Order: sequence, then C-alpha cells, then structure tokens
Amino acid sequence: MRRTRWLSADEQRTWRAFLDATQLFFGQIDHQLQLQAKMPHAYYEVLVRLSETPLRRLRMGDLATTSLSSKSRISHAVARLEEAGWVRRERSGGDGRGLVAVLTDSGLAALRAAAPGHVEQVRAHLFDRLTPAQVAALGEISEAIAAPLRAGRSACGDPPCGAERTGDDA
Amino acid sequence: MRRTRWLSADEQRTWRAFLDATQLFFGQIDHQLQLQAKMPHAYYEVLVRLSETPLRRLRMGDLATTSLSSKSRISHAVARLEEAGWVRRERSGGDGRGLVAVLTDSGLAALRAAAPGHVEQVRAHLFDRLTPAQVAALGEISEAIAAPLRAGRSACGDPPCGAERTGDDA
DNA sequence: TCGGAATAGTTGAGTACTCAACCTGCGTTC
DNA sequence: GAACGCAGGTTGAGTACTCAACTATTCCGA
Repeated sequence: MRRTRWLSADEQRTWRAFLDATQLFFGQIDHQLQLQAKMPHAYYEVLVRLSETPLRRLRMGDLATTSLSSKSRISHAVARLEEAGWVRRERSGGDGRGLVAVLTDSGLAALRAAAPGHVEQVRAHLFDRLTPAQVAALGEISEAIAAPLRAGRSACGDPPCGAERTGDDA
Repeated sequence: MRRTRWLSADEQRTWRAFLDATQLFFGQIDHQLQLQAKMPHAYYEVLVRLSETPLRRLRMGDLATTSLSSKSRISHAVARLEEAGWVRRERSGGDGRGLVAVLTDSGLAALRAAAPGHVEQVRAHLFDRLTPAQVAALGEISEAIAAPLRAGRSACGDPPCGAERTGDDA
C-alpha cells in the first residue's frame, strides 16, 4: 500500500461535521422513538418493512436483506418484537427451514402510533434544516455512498465482508 | 399538534438513501477498525481527541463534551481503554473531584498504527465517491444538521435532552 | 463553619448488537 | 437411498451503550 493520503484541512472539517451530524441526529431520532414508542429505531424500521409488504409478512432472510442487517440481528430483533406482540413467526409454506415474520394488528397499531412523532422528528432535524437543493444533493450523495457498499455486501454472505484492502505496507 | 406532514415520495427516497448510506458506511468503518485495530470507532475517536490536545490529556467531562457523548459512556469507554493500556486516569490538580484521561505512549502508538487504514477507508467509501462539489455540499449539510442539535444539547445536562415536542395532539 | 445544593465522575442493571458455533431441513450425487 | 454439502435460521457469549442511582468533592450562603 502506498503512502497514506491523509485528509486535507477542508476534508477534516467535512468529516468531523459529518460525524457530528450523524451522531447527533440519530441519537435524537433513537431517543425520541425510545421515549414515545418504546422501541429503538432499528425495530421501527423492521415494522415499516413488514407493513410495506402486501400481506404484512416477510421471510426472515428477506427481512435481513431489506433492512441491511445480519440474520443474527434480525433473529434477535424479531424475537423481541414477538415478545412485545408486534410480530409473529410462522413456518413458511414451501420450505421447512424457512420462517416468515408477520406483522400483527397490534404491531401495525404500534407503528401507526409511532409514525407521526417520528416523521415530525425527521422533518424537524433534517428536512426543515435544509434547502430543497441541499435535500436533492443529500439524496445523490447518499446514493453515491450507499450503492458501492450495497454491491460489496451482496458479493459475500453476511455483512460486512472483510475482504477489503488491509492497510498493510506494500 | 397539527396534522402530520408526511414525507413526499422524493423525501422518502432521500430519507431511505440517507439511512442506507449511514448504516452501511459506519458499519464498514466500524468493522474495519475492529478488525485491524481491535477497537470500535467510538474508542478511536476518544484516542484522537486526546492526541489532539497539547499534553495528551483531557478532563473526563471535556472528553465527553468534545466527543458528543454522555459522561457515562466516556466513563465506561475510558475504563476499557485503561484496561488496554492506551489511556491512564489521574486525579486532576485543582479539583479533587476531577479526573483527567491521559493518552499513554502505547495508546498513541495504537492510534498511529490504526490511522492509515482508517483514513483509507474514509477515503475509499466517502471522499472518493463524491465530487468536490458534493464534498462541499456534504460539509454544509452536515453543519446545518449538527448546529441546532449541538445548541439543543448544551441547553440541558447530559444528551440528549427530551424537552422536545411530544407528538401529542393539540 | 456548618449545611445544603450543585458538580464530577462511577456504577450496575438492562438492552442491542456482533461473531462464531450450532441445529435443521433441502438437494444433490452416486 | 444414504451421505454429502449447503441454505435458512437460532443461540449464547461477549461488548458497547443507556438510564438512573449513587459517591465524593466543592461551592455558597447564613
């Protein structure tokens, strides 16, 4: 590996600002959701994915994929959500190994109850702070960052796959 | 509270992209740092803050503030870093309650060892993916998001303070 | 100079995540 | 049709974080 390309002063500032923004923003989002809906943002997202599906059901594996999570994470998460009565696990028809997570009525109700407050937070701390041009830019920037990582993910099994440059000297 | 201002389709897309990007990106950063430097990104940041200080030392409280963490988090984190021999805690001169965290030589060495690989990841997955204009935009966007949240933070004690709109009906 | 209130930091219980090991059922192949 | 490997999912140990309760020191007012 060739000499490290350190960050310029400008890049440093941008990097720090990005770190601060994401840390503060997601901290706020998570905190509010925990307070008002008794669930972390990750669980909220699981409920959202299920609710967007025609029959409010998704195989565990697909749930993991669409949530960009590991199987293990989803398994633990759904176990919790099941305890709360918001999700139920059923054996999947065709495949004896497969399970589907089903959003219960109570889960849908919890989601509907949580949504307005959550959306309001996202607006207040993200969209309301940005000009329309900045919103558009953020969308493009996010896609530019996400796309290659999504691609890299699907190349291996469970995320993230460590087959990257190692940082050793040449 | 008035009717929920739901997200438009465009905003939805942006929001999802932003979620995906941050989740994938920080997942990658954290994973690589854990693998190559045996520390999570949060701990790396602590070492960085200490290293940037003239005497490689910072009061616990100041460390919490500059890291945008809670006291508790820093306390736990420094305890860990102390076990690893990367940081030492000393009584602070003037104030009998105060403690300073001091970056040890070994800690500085660990930081120096970790830095190139880490910076390389940040470049590879962030700066290299963006045009200069996008980098500039990201800096401004990040500041626009971070600034109000920083301000809100200092208004109360430990972050984040829940004194926000509650999401109840009016 | 005594007695609170505020400040600095720690502690412990509970929660969410990661990684690796592990079942279980499916599908081949011979 | 038995044995292999593999895909789908779970499990448990270990780690990082949060929140609330706590200790210890300092500040301040009468």
